[in-house]
Amino acid sequence: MAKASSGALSASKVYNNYVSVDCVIFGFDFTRLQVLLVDRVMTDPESGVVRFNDLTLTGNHIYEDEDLDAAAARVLFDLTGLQDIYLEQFRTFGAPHRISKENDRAWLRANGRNPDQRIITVGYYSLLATDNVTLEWKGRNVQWMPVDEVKSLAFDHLEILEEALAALRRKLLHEPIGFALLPEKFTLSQLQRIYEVILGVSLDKRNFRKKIARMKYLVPLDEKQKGVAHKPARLYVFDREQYEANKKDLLDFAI
Amino acid sequence: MAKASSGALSASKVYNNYVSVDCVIFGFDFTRLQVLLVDRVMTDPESGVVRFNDLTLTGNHIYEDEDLDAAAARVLFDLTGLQDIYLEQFRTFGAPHRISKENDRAWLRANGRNPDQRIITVGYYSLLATDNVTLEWKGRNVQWMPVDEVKSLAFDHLEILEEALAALRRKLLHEPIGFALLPEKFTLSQLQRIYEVILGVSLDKRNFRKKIARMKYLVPLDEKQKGVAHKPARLYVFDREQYEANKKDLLDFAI
DNA sequence: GCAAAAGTGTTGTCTCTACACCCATGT
DNA sequence: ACATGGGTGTAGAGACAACACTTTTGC
Repeated sequence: MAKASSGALSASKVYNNYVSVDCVIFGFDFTRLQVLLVDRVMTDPESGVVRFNDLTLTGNHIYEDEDLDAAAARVLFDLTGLQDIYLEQFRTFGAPHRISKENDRAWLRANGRNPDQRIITVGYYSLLATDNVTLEWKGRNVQWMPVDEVKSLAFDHLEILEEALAALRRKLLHEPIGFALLPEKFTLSQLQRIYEVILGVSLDKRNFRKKIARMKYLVPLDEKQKGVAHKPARLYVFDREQYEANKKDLLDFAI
Repeated sequence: MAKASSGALSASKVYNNYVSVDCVIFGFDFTRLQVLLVDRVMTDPESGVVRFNDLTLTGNHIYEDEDLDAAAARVLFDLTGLQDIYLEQFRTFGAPHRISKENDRAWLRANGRNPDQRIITVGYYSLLATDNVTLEWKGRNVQWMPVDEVKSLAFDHLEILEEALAALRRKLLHEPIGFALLPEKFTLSQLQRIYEVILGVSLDKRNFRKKIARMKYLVPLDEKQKGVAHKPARLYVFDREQYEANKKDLLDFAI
């Protein structure tokens, strides 16, 4: 009994060496779409000279006794201390030679991993209000970077980021998920900017607001912004129950 | 050199024991949505008595030197002899105890696999014109079954089927993929039935045709059905180039 | 000639687009 | 007072929903 129990416990802390999750964490600073990246600095163990210094997504191997979604949530929790964050599995990456660049191989060796071991990684993206994050992860520095300024990343993480962004766009077109990037109470201009920035379009303010007015799950509050150097905007909340109840039999299908 | 080469060759035939792909193959008989299932019959090795007889999806482990998409395409090719089939990765399943039912464990043992080995499976769905398939796979009998008659499957394949169906519905709502279930030349009624059957709705014939008329990538031919006991319908083809060229900056987003 | 599915138009309602000015606040 | 973003209405065009009858073929 005790043995089985301790066995289970230890199994839950054994990494599965063949499968990992990677989390593309998006944030929004009311101006641009940001992604959370982690510094990867490799110093020569003898001379202490920096061999390279680049950026990665956040990710980790799964535990043997852990579900995929749970592994992604764990990575997020380690990073932010937050739970119940919006998280979406969007694609799994398993090219046989995903990891082939010499820097990546050296990094794995330095971290006690076999660079020839093939790893399949399950990609998740996550939406976060950017002010929620303490910027540290496993002793490595963490930073927000505007998505459109990311030109290269370690491993195949640039490809993963691009796929995540495509998945986010598809999702945003058809489901109300932009709220996850905003504080609980938000203004309509903030919401509009989310659509404009992520979809890369510009929208008419009046038409946007007419559309909002039709969505009963976007509830105006008797409350306004404070401390802004212009007419303060009304605040709104997203009413998930309303949404779930009234989300119509969406049949505006596009042949 | 020779050694490396032979090493690479043999690597390409070594299974990765930790990751598999499962293919949910949909077909359409002009009436209902069908899914391709494989008989799983287990007989007692000594007495020859049938211990159970149920159904699975098609799937296989990936080869060590094979991409995920390639593995799914290979499963499809083994089954149908066809290449370039519509194939879409929709989700990866990795619950720690995906495989726990005694029948499933016995089946794995009988096939030389360790039922305690955790396997992550990458789910694909595929669309096929049903008349294209020779019904045999690895010596096991293969059959089409209407999706709404599938009540149970081996392993967690029922869950995988349900997720695939949900993904197919989402996709069909927003992108023109129904054609993959039809012969190259099809009638508008056939196309309409695809939407009705998969989305579970009923559509107005006239309104549907008006919508078609707006889609320039649905090209009417000067050709009609033959051998039908009613007014023969005009045939249409899907023009992918037209579609790719004119697919508008789809901005009918739904907040 | 009959059964079976093909094919076709109109109307009212709703949604989309384009467009310009005044308002409330902080500095 | 001025700079900044908040907030509002209208009109024309296109899409959507509801609805019934005639046509062409095989048998």
